[in-house]
Amino acid sequence: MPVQPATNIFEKHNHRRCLKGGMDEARALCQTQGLRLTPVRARVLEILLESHKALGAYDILAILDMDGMGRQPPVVYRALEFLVQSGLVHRLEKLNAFAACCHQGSAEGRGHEPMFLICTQCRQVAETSLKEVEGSIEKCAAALGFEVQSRVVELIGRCPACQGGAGL
Amino acid sequence: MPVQPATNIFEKHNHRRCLKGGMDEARALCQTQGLRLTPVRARVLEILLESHKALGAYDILAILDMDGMGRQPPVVYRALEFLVQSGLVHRLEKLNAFAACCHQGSAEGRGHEPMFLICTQCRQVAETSLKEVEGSIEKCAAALGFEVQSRVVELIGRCPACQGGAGL
DNA sequence: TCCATATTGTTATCTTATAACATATCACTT
DNA sequence: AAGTGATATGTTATAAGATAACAATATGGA
Repeated sequence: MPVQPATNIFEKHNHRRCLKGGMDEARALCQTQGLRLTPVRARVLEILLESHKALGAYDILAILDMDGMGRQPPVVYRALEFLVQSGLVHRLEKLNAFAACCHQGSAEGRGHEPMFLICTQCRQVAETSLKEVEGSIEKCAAALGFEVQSRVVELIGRCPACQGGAGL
Repeated sequence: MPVQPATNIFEKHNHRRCLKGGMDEARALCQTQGLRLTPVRARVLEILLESHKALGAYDILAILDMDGMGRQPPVVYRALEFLVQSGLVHRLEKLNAFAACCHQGSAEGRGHEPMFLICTQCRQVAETSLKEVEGSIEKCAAALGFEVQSRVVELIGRCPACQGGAGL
């Protein structure tokens, strides 16, 4: 699997590669980890990969319903739980929403804990490494004797494309 | 108003001072800003100041109800909105819950954007400055051309007191 | 084929949050 | 003191997000 630099999704990019690459990666991951990428799970991932936007569980469910793949909340929540646990999808706490992981094949692969940059206007979500921030975070935590298990870092603002127009 | 160092709430401390100091500060703030600390607002703040724990809106509402101060969700949500906007209370995105700001009189006063340390076991929430982390955060954002409007930084883990016992 | 396990279908319910509108209170002017 | 506009509260209803529980089915290995 070729290792490529992380895509800056705010720049013009070959989005087909995000979609295809994401699906290929998911299949490969499930293969090696003995996980099952069932039709519903694959479709949910695909829906999320189709844009870099954060989607709510019920938005996804509506699409599944149109596809005839289920209309009850547990259908989508179970698929999302699987995808989040495998690192293929991330949960955005600030939005109560989900976005596909777009770091396939990059140096910061799955299992990483990213920082998110969330555009309030277009809802696009970029993902970047927490590595550079992590040191100072751990230092603060250590100073208080706190044992860090996981981190939520989400920046709310405007992406380059949305900065021109009217403010939100 | 005396400026005192920020309290480490994970250490033994004079909690009465947190409560009294918090209320005094709130009254002073509202005085100078022309805001109204009405009975419901004051009571919600007091409920949150009584511990350093994160409480859900409906937890708070149940207490208000026992006090005979209202039983409908908008009562508590409106009070919380006011308190969050004035910087007296913070919202914890990861928990969909709220905690009183405990930086009264400290150098990093109100209006700051803190980092939160949330204990999964006892639900206590400590607050510390984002100052030291902010630089590296802004750098990442700038590299992507992203305009940051606000930040969510929440560390999930175990506070010193909860580290001894069984893991969660 | 049979079994244990993992997955999906379905119903019901729970938690969190807000819209909308009526009523009351406050703070200021006359 | 009465009027007035803005702010705050009371109340009903409902939206939005999430999960518990159990029945039915599919899957992969013995």
